[in-house]
Amino acid sequence: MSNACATCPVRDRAACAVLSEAERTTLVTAGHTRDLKRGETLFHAGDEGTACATLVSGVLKISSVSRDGDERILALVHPAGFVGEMFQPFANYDVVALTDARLCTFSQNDMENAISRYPVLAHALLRRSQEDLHTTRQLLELTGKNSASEKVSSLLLALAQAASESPCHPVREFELPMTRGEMANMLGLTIETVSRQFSKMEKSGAIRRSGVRGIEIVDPAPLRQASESSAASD
Amino acid sequence: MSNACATCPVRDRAACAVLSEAERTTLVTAGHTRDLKRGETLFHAGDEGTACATLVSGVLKISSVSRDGDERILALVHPAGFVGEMFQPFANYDVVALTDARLCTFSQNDMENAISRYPVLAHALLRRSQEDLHTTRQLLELTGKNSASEKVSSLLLALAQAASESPCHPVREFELPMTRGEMANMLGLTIETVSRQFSKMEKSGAIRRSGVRGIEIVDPAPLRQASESSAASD
DNA sequence: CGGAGGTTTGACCACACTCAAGCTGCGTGG
DNA sequence: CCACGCAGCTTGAGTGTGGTCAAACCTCCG
Repeated sequence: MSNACATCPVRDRAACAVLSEAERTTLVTAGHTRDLKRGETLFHAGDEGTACATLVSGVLKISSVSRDGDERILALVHPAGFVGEMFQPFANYDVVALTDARLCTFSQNDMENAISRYPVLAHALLRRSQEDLHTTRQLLELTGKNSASEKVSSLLLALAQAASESPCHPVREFELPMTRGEMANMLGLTIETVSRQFSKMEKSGAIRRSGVRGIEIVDPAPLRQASESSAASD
Repeated sequence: MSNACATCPVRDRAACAVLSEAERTTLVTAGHTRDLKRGETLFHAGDEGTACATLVSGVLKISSVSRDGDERILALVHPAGFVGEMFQPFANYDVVALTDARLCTFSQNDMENAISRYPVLAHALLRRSQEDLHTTRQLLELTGKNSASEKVSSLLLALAQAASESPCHPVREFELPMTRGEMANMLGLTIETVSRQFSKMEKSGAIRRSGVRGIEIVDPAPLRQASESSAASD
């Protein structure tokens, strides 16, 4: 609530970066900072008048559950990402923290007002929405017609990329933000298949595992090759 | 170029519907009406500075081709829909007419200008973009973890819906706008599997086929049931 | 009438799913 | 501090759905 913008790690990349200092301050007085622990839910599918938010740190998942109870992960959200269905009266999806996370939240109303007041903000959100659409399409492409090893390789590279601060090069060693089951749900596979792929990749020397979530990418080449054609989502 | 808006069949549903009569006329002088024959390409992946367009009539597909040459259909576009990656210097996807189609096209520049001049237009496009994101996610959900019969049933119902003018009830009898191969590419199946599903559905009495693209939905119940949980794209 | 693109159908096969058992790592409580 | 328990992970064996390959059939058009 106090002006956290000054030290905000995503101040240059988030949607609000297009606003002037004064405008941003005005906007922030309408919003709240919120902290989530791993596993905590931000929005629940079916909720009425959900808010929206910019992710400051951590990783979120956007998912839906079919009536037979299994979850489908539709997207990941990384810092500077924006979540919230601003024009929907009811939320369509669950949004849950995969890691401890911090966000900057706004009510639908406040956001609508801000959009009307600052056209440049609408512009920025439009741009971001198109990017989200693009990454969703990439995931659609990936899950459509590829083998299990292609899917897992792509996801692994995408996660390595996301774990890195620099936008270009993936980090060599990192912690997976998700369980095997979540990776499976995201890729349209089963837990067992994902697990087997990891074992295979370790046996072939492409990766090394430390603990169950620690990953070191020893040789990216076979992964890149396996992921041919398209990298996984954001 | 002359004011076609007066008789435009999507004048109330397209993005430009939020503009005043005068504003709309101004915008249209920047744009061009364009007619496409079935199979004709609007944008080609990799093209520089592609335009964008509102679809007036017909059906388009948005797709990408992996380097091994097979196409993946990522979305369908129906009348009043908007296509074009306004912020991308190069097009990411192919956009091709599935049926004869008519569009209202604008250059990236003209569109950028219009967005700046008419904030309400940016707002409308943002809304539409979020809807596109939603339908893409529905398709992602569908193709993720469902059986072939669920996929084909869902697509069939979605196409019946789209073929109808009324937003609520699907039409009983219609022409498929796409080939078996295109349906397969969209659902992540093969031509043969799609074909087998159609045969099965006809044998069970749920549908009747006339010619190869004519479909009559005799009994929607088993289709709805098979499509459990989520309907296919737009 | 002939050809081509698209569709249907069949036989076979493989990849990923299912079911089942055992293991690892971690947190809790005695 | 160790024992226990539980959630998540790994590994194996067997099965089934949808893919592959191949041939025949429509149907539309020149």
